[in-house]
Amino acid sequence: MPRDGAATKAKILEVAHELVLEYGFGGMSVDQVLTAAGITKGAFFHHFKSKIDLANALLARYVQMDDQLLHEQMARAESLSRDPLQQYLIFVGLLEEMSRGQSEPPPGCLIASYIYQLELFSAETKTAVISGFKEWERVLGEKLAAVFEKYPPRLPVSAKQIYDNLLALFEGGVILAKLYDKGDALAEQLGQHKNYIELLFQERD
Amino acid sequence: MPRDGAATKAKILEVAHELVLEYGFGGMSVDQVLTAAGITKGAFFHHFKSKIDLANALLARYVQMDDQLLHEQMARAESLSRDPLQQYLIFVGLLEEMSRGQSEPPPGCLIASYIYQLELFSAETKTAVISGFKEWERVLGEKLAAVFEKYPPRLPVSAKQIYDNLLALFEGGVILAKLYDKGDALAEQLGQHKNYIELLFQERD
DNA sequence: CTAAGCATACCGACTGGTTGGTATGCTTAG
DNA sequence: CTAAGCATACCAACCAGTCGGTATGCTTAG
Repeated sequence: MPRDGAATKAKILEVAHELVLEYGFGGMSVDQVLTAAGITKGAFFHHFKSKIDLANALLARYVQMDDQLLHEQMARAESLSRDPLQQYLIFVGLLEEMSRGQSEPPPGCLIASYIYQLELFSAETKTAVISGFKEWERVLGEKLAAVFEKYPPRLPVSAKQIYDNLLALFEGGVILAKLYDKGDALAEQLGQHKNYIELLFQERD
Repeated sequence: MPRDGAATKAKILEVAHELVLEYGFGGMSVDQVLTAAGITKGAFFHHFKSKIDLANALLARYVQMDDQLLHEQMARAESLSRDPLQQYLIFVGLLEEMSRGQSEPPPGCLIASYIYQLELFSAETKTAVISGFKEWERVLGEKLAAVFEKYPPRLPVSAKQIYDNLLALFEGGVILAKLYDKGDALAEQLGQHKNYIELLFQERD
């Protein structure tokens, strides 16, 4: 057994992430993490100075992976069309494609999980939760501003409302996927968002 | 001090409901409930045989209140128009009206909270969580079926997808309201759903 | 009317197990 | 040798739940 601290830490984060989505942070014990990761108390507290420290690390990891997904898929979308509206629709379509038909891993948003147990956390963690989607807001806000400049919406809506619509459908779609135990539920709602955007910016005939 | 067991039980349910939305069920201790309700262990375990029993009672209470809201507002909507599409839009509008500008009590859906800690619960509780929206699905499914019979949608969507869209926007909107600490976020997304429905069933000119 | 009998409502000390966290020392790679 | 990585043993605080007991008020027999 080689001694690779980074691998152990990664393993802890991986299993803890799943456990938080199943039991909630408050309902998950450190001992559960130890068992699932196949390690002992010593190893855990060598890598994390407290359970709260684990919570922060999990959140930071999640936000980072999430932002990476955003940038990757937006870059793909931008290379597939020159029109901002099409880029936005392709971006949402790529997210839809990714989430369709996948039941593994069981879905869940760490930020939503934390939001429903916010009082367990310290002020800094709360702040991190609240600003977890900042990058999405920035990138999609800019993209939608470009859309609005080029196309007039058929109803009076703001870019912020549309971004929030995507975000809400994402969070709600995840909950539906868990409720129905059917990964497609999220993809379906991303599809509805695409429908809405299409209808909203469709030219009148 | 009069002896009113029902009042004590109601008080426990009320404060426990709030605590669950703030700490999560697993992160909330019975002692916290005792303090918040101003009672003692004896009183609590007189009314609930276990903490899990409280979880079930909270869920049953929530679903019942939720169903009542559904029936009340749908009855209002049905008395305000004869057209199924208008009834549906009015219904959503009434929900929007109710949620706008209210920051008290802090928002939250007990079903969403439970879904994010599902493994804490027994099989029966899980079943109750999953079927928590059954009545909404039935009532809105019927209403939307009537809409589809009368109006052709401009895009190929199903009644189930539309009902899920409302549900997802509700759950997502609640999460946004918590994230932004702004009660209007939910109302705004219900407004977007109305927009979507309007555009979807609008006659071509 | 009255008092015995009893059920409901509640109190708070207590218990055994679990919690997050610590102290200490062994192992192993460099 | 050194230090990072990790295991074991342990601790105090807290957890859900129990239990013996008390207070209150309703029912009913005399």
